[in-house]
Amino acid sequence: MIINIDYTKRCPIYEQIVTEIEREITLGILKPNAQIPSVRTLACDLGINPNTVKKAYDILEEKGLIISKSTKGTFISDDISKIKDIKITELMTNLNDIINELLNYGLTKEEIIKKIK
Amino acid sequence: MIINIDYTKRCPIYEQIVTEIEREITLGILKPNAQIPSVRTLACDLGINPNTVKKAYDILEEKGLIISKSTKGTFISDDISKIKDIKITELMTNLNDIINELLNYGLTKEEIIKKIK
DNA sequence: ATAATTGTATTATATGTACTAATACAATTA
DNA sequence: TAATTGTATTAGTACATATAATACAATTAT
Repeated sequence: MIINIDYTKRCPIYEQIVTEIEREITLGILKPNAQIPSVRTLACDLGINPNTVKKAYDILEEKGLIISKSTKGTFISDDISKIKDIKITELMTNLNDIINELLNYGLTKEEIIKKIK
Repeated sequence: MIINIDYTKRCPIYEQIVTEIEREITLGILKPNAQIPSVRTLACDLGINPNTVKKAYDILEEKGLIISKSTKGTFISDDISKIKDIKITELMTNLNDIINELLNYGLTKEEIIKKIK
């Protein structure tokens, strides 16, 4: 698993890890029950501290997206059905906000749609 | 000038002030050469420290959007022509990113446009 | 003339978040 | 037996943010 950490972002590393793994799950890159790198391995690959990876994994487990098994490893949950809808809803909300702001600036719906194409 | 500070946001207070004043300028609410509240007044109104307002004003002055005159007050710049285009370009970039992500999730261009309407 | 207001500036302090460092333990696997 | 796993703890560092408490000079209002 290769995650590009962007140190210039305000977004903390552990959150970038969460977002990327969520993304790979929803896009089907990471499949249910698949094993993901151990805390130490990923930390080493990314050149960061294991605690930082552990924090990301804790959040993902809290969300029900991964399951950590002692001495076994960490795995994608077997039920990831909800996450995709949640993600799309999030994106649609952001889309809405931006479009409303563009409308405030005087652009018309047609102009926006034209630029999307 | 009423600015709603959202303390739950990751975005710092001074940046929320910058964003809101930029917004009011581009939307024509704050007009060129208009006087805006003093550092102390705004700080008092918002219930925050004057230094925080000062920081926001410094950034806005650095951007050329406001001008601070010693012992006189702080005023909107007389030339604010560029800022609107900059803001719209920013929004269009964000719009693009979100749409690309939605396309990744399997939505079609037509579905997205339909939801916009 | 006096008091209040303006922008400006400085120093010190507090706080929260992020991240790292250095370990340690128990259980499983090679 | 050695290596790997998740888990956990404690301590420390670094940074950004925000506040507190002042101070100064110039202008404005009373």
